[in-house]
Amino acid sequence: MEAYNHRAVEKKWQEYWDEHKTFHTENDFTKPKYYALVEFPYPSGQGLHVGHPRPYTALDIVARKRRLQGYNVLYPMGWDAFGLPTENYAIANHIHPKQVTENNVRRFKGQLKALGYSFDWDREVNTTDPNYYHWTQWIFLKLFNKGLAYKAEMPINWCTSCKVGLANEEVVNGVCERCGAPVIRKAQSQWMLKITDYADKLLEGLDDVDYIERVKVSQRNWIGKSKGAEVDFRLTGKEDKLRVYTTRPDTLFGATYMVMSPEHPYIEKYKDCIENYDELMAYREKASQKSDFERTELAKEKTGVAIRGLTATNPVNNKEIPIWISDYVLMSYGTGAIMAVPAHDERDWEFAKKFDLPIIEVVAGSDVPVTEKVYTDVETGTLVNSDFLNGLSVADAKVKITEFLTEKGIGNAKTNFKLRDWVFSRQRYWGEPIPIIHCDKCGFVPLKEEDLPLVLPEVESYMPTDTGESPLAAMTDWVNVKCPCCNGDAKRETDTMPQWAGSSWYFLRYTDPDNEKELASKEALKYWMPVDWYNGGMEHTTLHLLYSRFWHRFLYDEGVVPCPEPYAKRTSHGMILGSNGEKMSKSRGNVVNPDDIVLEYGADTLRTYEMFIGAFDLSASWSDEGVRGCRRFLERVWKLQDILTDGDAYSPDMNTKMHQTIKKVDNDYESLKYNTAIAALMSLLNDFTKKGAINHAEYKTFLILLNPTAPHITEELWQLCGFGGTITDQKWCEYDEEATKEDTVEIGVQVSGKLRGTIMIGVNEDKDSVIGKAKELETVKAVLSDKTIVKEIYVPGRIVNIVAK
RNA sequence: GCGGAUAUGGCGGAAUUGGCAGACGCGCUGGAUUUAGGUUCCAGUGGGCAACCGUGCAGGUUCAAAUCCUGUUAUCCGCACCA
Repeated sequence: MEAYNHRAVEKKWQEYWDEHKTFHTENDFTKPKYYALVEFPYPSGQGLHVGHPRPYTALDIVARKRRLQGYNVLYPMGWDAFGLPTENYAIANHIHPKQVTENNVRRFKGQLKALGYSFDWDREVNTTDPNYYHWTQWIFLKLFNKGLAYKAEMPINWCTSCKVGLANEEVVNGVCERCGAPVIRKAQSQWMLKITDYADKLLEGLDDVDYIERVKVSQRNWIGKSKGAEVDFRLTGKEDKLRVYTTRPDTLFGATYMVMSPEHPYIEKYKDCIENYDELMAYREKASQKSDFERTELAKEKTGVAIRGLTATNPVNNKEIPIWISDYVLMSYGTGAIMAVPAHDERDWEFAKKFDLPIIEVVAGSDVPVTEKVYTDVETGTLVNSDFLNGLSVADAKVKITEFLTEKGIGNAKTNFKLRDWVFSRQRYWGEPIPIIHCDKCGFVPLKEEDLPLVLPEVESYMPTDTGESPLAAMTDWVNVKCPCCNGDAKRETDTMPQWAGSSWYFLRYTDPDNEKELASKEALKYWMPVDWYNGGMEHTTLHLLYSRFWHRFLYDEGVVPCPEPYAKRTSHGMILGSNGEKMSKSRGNVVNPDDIVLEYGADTLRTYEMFIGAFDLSASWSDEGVRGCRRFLERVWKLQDILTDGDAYSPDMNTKMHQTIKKVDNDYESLKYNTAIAALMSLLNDFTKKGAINHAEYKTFLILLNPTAPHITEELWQLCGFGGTITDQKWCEYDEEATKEDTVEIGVQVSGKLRGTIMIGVNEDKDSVIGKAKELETVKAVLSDKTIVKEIYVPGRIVNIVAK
């Protein structure tokens, strides 16, 4: 027997699979389909990270298993290649981003091939390919034509270092997610997508999909649906009403003041009657200059200014109350103004305490006076000081007051969402051009479908500008065009789309990647969609995952795709940390390069190790010793050849264990428990080694079970042993439920809950016989000698417990 | 502050969901092979001399708890003035 040479074996089979197109997926719509998907990577300059193989291997296992089970499997890969790092690298090294992308993709692809993934490389997609972003632009036009894409002048998160507007999701603790520089607010005209129109649909859609619970919870929280009411307060002596949103309309009688956001338009409108207008302006100025970070920092200490000369009247009791401004009220949520009920809202209470405003109890139930401690409980309280609501529970009061408001025309029930519209433009070069033309006469004019794709022009300088304009703006030849409507002078939109655009629909393109007439054919979409299993990072839960659900749901409403939800099942993997338990980074010096591991130990070892490292959804620390352990396992699998004997059926002494292992591995591969699947195979291997023999039938089964995890070595062994054909042509192993059951089992014997020994019993042995055996144990006799038996418990096949006093 | 998760030997982690805690791997100890180191193979390995004690900590339910309940601590990850 030759030694296990992973380099030769892996090279041989990778070439074989390539040549024979083993994993090519046909659009054969007669077979049952399975669509397994992993998030396509951003091809960064650093190359593949050891974190990448974890999810890729997990779903490669699923894909390979499904093929053995007879499914037509789609397991594709591509490149999410637009984005800032590439552009920055291009600027720094004077190479065109397109070239940078090509280089990086080549490297990534080589690395992925070296890991032996069963991707169908004929379906590779690249978001920067005009044939691809043709359809990204096409979807944008659809959104635009439905009024879901609009341009708005609004304060955006502006990264002072990247010089680019960021989505809320890209701002982390007030600094840029990418570069860590402070983020300030800056007014800029931006393309926005109305994801808020889909808030309810995105929320409801979660009920029908199989996502891991924490993903659902995060998305629900992010969408942030809340139910309440809008109420109009009269501005004393004015025509206008000041409208507020509240989730506690039941506490309306307890409103003792109001607070408007510093940006509220009424401040301008009633400038003339406001006595301290300058003071308000000064406060607003100060608030707007705060970065998000400072705003968060200072969150604990409430600030604000009372408006002099403008008051409001509570519509239910006609009490006149003051109006304040404070930055704890956000213009972007609700109506930009609130009624403050300090007795029953924590923030209002704090504010009232600080500025010495009255606190009136309207919900009784606290054992401490509301002037001492805020009372926010909604379960047990009873309404007081509230006229016709007195005596009601909070829930009943909410209903009654809402009816009252509606009847009197001073308010209505209202649902709000935390979800904000999606800032969709970037002042950058390396992104999809937005296919819109600005015409002074006609406004925003969309390109015609037949003029797509709008190709990103070659540009000399892609340096970002301080003015906030895209580098494309300097390309006058490209920018100046004739209006498609009136043929007058017009200009192209020079902002580009964010990186999230291309990844919001890429899974559709895989079903029909070369289609030039549609984003994918109806037939292909109908057959392949939805994705059966999608695995990706938790960090994308409120970004990519939500955005792509939004686009998909929109395309469903437009009749483009056949199902409302794109992903039937979503799982998430944990991070791979450095051996010191910290996140891998150059500065920490704990980075492991997958190329080195593949070279030294082989792809099969790396794959096996990453699956064995621990629970799939938890983060795990790298361990070189652990890698060696997995390599040893594969070496021992290799050596089983030495003890191979004839035999087309499992040998009697191994039969039960074989069926048990098939069942275990089968179930574990399905439920993200790759670590215990491998442990089961290791345990089986130990049995064969101990026994000193494995027959053909047993080895075949062993190799098929291991194949999805370690595809190269199992192919090679299959061939070396002359089992016929290749292992990828075989059928997945079946197990017989009956055969997994033991005839005799060893069970524990407890006396009063303490383990005293074990006995061998037949699975069908009756209670008396089992208890009898248990009592014969010397250790049991010894403990029972001076006690009387109170109770005898036998759980069939599990345990005996003799309770004695 | 709110939400979510996690806590088990020297280490990574198992435990059929209430039924012999520590599967499997790493590491370690001893032995065999080897000129030696490495590799490989065999045996052992939660703590304690023992009775016993052991799943972050304190209670509780149960014949029986890592698992269920109550309280509590620590760590990690989201979100963060959303009215």
